[in-house]
Amino acid sequence: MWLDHIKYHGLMRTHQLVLSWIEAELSEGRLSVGGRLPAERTLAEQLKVSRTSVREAIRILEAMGVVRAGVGSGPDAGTVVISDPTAALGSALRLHVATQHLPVADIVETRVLLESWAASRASPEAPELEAAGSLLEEMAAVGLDVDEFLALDVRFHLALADAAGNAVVSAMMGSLRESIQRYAAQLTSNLPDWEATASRLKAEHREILAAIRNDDGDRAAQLVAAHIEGYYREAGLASGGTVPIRP
Amino acid sequence: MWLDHIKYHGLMRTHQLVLSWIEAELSEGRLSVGGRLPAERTLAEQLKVSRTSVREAIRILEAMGVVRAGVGSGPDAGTVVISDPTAALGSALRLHVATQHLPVADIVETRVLLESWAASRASPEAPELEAAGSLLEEMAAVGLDVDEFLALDVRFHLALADAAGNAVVSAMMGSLRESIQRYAAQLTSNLPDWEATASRLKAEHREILAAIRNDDGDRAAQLVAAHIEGYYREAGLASGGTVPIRP
DNA sequence: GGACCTCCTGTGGTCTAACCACACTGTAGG
DNA sequence: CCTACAGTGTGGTTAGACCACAGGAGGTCC
Repeated sequence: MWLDHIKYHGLMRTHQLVLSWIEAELSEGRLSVGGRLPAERTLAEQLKVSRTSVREAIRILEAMGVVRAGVGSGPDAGTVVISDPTAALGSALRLHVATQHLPVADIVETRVLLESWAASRASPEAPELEAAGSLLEEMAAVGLDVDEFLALDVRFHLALADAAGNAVVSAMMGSLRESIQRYAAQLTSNLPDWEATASRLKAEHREILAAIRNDDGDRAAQLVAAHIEGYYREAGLASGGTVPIRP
Repeated sequence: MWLDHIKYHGLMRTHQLVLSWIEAELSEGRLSVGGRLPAERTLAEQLKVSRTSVREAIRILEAMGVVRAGVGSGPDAGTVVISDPTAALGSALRLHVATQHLPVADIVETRVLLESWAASRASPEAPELEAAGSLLEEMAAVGLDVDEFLALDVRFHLALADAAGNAVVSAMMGSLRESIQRYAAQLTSNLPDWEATASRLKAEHREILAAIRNDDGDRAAQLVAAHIEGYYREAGLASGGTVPIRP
């Protein structure tokens, strides 16, 4: 049946054969989100490979955010297909940042690009804006520490990105944010006056949201770009870039 | 030493411990691109884990484009650190497209966004433009079949993306392109007259390159967007989107 | 009858130990 | 001097065993 023509896999390592099989099952629709892979031992027997190779393939899929493995029995057990592109892109970017082959400045620049676009494309009626508004109210509370504030900030920006309705852009935004999260947290220690910065950020957030709700995408994009670049500039990241859209 | 505080890894699977160790080595600069990981057996002994777990971690890093494993001995043997973000992002996106949770239309839209930006940001003096020019000459040759043409087309667009000098955007562009490559090839069969389309594409390529060389980023961005969207529209992909930059 | 407890089953997680194919390295032989 | 070949270290693969976990099917006790 399925993959006899790859049986002579002189060029293919065994776990890649398993990956091909699973990817084919996904493409053909025999497996879809929410579905379960056969048990590791079963799959190994079916594909005539060792359980080790099956496990290596599953590890990769797990790292890619395509499956989730759970022990025990019941609904959360077994290897079930999910879809979390952000996880995959995020850890990949984070690792490559660690190798220092992806400059943080490039990531920030890309973030500005994606977020500006999302802001200009977001529909004023997008339901995600409700969530964004609630987040702003939470951020207005007094007594938030830096980490709590930043966590809400991340969710606010992701909500705006989601409002544009492009799954790829949303996933990339999330992954960019994840990959530099640790970095961004460190930057706050460079700020001369956190309270002042936080107030300014909150005001800018409100302006951005208002612009989107007012269907003024161009202004929203400008505000977002200035918002992000201003923050990194204040925190001391030498931003080589300029405003990406409508300079 | 390195990670004794994670020794009680009740929450952490063994291969993740190995991943953490390697990521830390990368972050601290003790490992960098071109360097080699300890041999699998050695690493297993050092970290007090089984070789199986070490191998699972290495499989993940390999899938992420962070290392390359080679058998035998000599310069190409062993597990050596590389940096190929495109591979990781590409296979991740491809898999998620297979799960049908990433609409192809969103990928195309994102591609337009990234490429337009790259075209508007590309420096007229960028050395990548030389390569792009050479590719155009190759594409002008007669007797190219569809696949050869598309392969050159991919390289041309990637060269333009590289000319913007943002590693993250370049990697994302490459991965987007890879994830829908099969799809794009299928689309050509929808075209009423391939020769006519190819001629038009070549002419548009020349216009784009000329605009960049003439330091007219805005025009280059417009041309790129029209170029890509025109192709997919002609090939029958319902593009829900409009021009992203300067509509 | 109902609540509880125990064993059973199937899942992924980990480990050990062995073998293979490969590519270079050094040496012995021509 | 060159060739042929055994040696060595690498990742690739496999088999088999054991563990922890979580639910389900029974039983047992009140």
